[in-house]
Amino acid sequence: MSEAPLPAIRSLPSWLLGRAAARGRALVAEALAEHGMRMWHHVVLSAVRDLAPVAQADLGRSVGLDPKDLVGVLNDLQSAALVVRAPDPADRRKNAVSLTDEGGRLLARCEEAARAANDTLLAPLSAAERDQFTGLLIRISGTDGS
Amino acid sequence: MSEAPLPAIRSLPSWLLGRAAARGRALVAEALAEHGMRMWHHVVLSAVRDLAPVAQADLGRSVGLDPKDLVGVLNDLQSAALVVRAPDPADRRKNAVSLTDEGGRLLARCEEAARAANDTLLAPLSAAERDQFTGLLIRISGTDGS
DNA sequence: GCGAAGTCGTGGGTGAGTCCAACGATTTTT
DNA sequence: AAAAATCGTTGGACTCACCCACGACTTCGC
Repeated sequence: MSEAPLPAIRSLPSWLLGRAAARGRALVAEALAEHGMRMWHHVVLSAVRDLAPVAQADLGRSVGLDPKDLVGVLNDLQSAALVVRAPDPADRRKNAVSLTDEGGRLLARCEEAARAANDTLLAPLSAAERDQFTGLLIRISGTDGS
Repeated sequence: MSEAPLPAIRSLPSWLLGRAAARGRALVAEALAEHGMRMWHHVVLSAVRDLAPVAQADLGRSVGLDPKDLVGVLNDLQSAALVVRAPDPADRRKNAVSLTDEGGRLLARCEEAARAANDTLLAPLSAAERDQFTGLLIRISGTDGS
């Protein structure tokens, strides 16, 4: 009693991509939830570490997040003492966002959790296939560094 | 003038998958919009063709769509004279959904549009790489035809 | 026959996620 | 000094997916 005879739409890369992305998102979200974090919290926290003291606007642009939503994420992160917002003395419009020690430690745990989730996601593939797949994915996602 | 040196998160398959899926979804949605269709409309229309006269509940289960949302989609499709809902004589609880000639013609055009959008999505890849990528994707998405 | 239980189609409502418009405060430009 | 631009923030609109409840109908048990 197999399912429907594989409708045409489900073999389209766009459909498969959606399914695989949903699976990956669910796995990562679940892994991060164990540390009380959500997707954007992790992304923003990671970007804060990489970009040192950074203004919110630059932060939002670099991760592709709406400034509106960034406010909420930073409020949560600051409430948890993971980041600090200090007024920039050079430009008092800006809020210089920095990472706290606690934020760095939690970020490390989250990165490990995200890495494990990705391993689960790619479990059906061999090591060589994973590299291959990631390479193809980079070219398709439009996230090349050019 | 490249971006930041590729923060760690953006090289994770889950992130790339999300980006690629978003790109694919946008391309397909744009292609379908030119025919006045949206994602689920296309999916449902295709499923109706494959499953012949089918009850709405079965239809919803086979495409993984909430019955509630299916009502709206079918209303739109019926308003456009693409499908017809006829009461099933054998079980008058059911609405036997069937495809009209007009629905079949539009579906063909939508499938062509979706195929073209997928070609655009996979444009950076060679033909061999596309097959390879699709194969890997099937194993990851968990949508194997078993 | 006749009522209880289950299914089908439909409506309403909730919650998360994304995006756009606008405002006060502050800086830069003219 | 006046005008334009930028920053952080707030509000609201919109989509999408999920769950609950109701009437209509069929099937099962008496």
